[in-house]
Amino acid sequence: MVKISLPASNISPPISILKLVFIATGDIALPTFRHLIKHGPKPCLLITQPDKPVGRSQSSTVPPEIKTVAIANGIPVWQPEKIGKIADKLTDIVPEFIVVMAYGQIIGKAVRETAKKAIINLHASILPKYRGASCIQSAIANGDAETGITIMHVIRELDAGNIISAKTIAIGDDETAGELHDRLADLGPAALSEALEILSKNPEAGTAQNPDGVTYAPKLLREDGRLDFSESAEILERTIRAYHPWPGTFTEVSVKEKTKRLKIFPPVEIREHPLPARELLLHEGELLIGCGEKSLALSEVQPEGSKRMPAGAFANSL
RNA sequence: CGCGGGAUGGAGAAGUCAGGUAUCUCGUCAGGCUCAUAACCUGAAGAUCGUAGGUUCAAAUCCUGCUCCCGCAA
Repeated sequence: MVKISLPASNISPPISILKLVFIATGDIALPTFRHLIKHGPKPCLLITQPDKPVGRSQSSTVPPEIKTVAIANGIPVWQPEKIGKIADKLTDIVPEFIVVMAYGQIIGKAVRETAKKAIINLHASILPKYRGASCIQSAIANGDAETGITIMHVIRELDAGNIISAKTIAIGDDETAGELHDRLADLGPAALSEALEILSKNPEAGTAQNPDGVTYAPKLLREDGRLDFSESAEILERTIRAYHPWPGTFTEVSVKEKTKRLKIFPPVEIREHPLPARELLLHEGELLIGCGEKSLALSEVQPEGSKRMPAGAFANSL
């Protein structure tokens, strides 16, 4: 239990002792959750998704890491199948603020109304761009120069509430979604502190989203990782970065007259060497895959049935 | 018993269906060549062919059990 002193300008009660409920599942919420535990207001409850079966055999289940953190810090954890079912229990707690981040379920009206002051959501895009689950992937895949964390009120429509605060960062030229995910996660604490500061003065504070700028980033499926080689090398390169580490990207290549699925890992680099789509070629020590006008130099691949390996090793058997 | 691929020198593969002492590409080491090279040439080291058993004169190869790895699906 760590107490900190905040600037004297705050109206009472101090932010640090607000009753706050945290709702999150994804790892992107970890830095923010840890920050609250350390600097307050310490969450009095964590709601997260049930432990999910994992692995090929589906025999063992693994809890979300955030659950482990909560337990280690003496914070109670609820894991309802459907969050709507625990709305009445939540009412008993009388949370002042509810903070949602990468939870994975729609927050229904009954739950939203249990928040005395506000229920807010941290979203990993600059809203109104990329409402939805694959916001990080979309920002990279579309070649955006920057993205960020937006904090808005939770309303009926997904990611559509009034915006309280936002932080932006530049996207690196060779950054993968995994790397960007971690940097965005680290943006959470500052963004949330700012939002809580604003809301403690006026729980209604917020600016409406510009309806003209709304775009959606729907949840990705594994099959979405299939690369479309009718696209340009530039788009393919971005997609390979954007979909790493999930859902990953793959294509089918012809090896010794057999068609094999080949996963492609970043980084890949664009080469001017023209090569028919999906054709493989060893050129100046690099394994190229054709994109028509240009080609991509591969660094790491995983053929179906084999382990992940350097592109050079894969090329040895071609 | 959800479907499928696989285990062969340090790496990646061929060979398995039609049994007969191990092949290719890369790497390593030694030497050579070149102004030079992730170039080329010569030579060498390195494998009880995942594991246990069976069939056979003979098994990487055929039969059976086991372990492990991976793709798909969830």
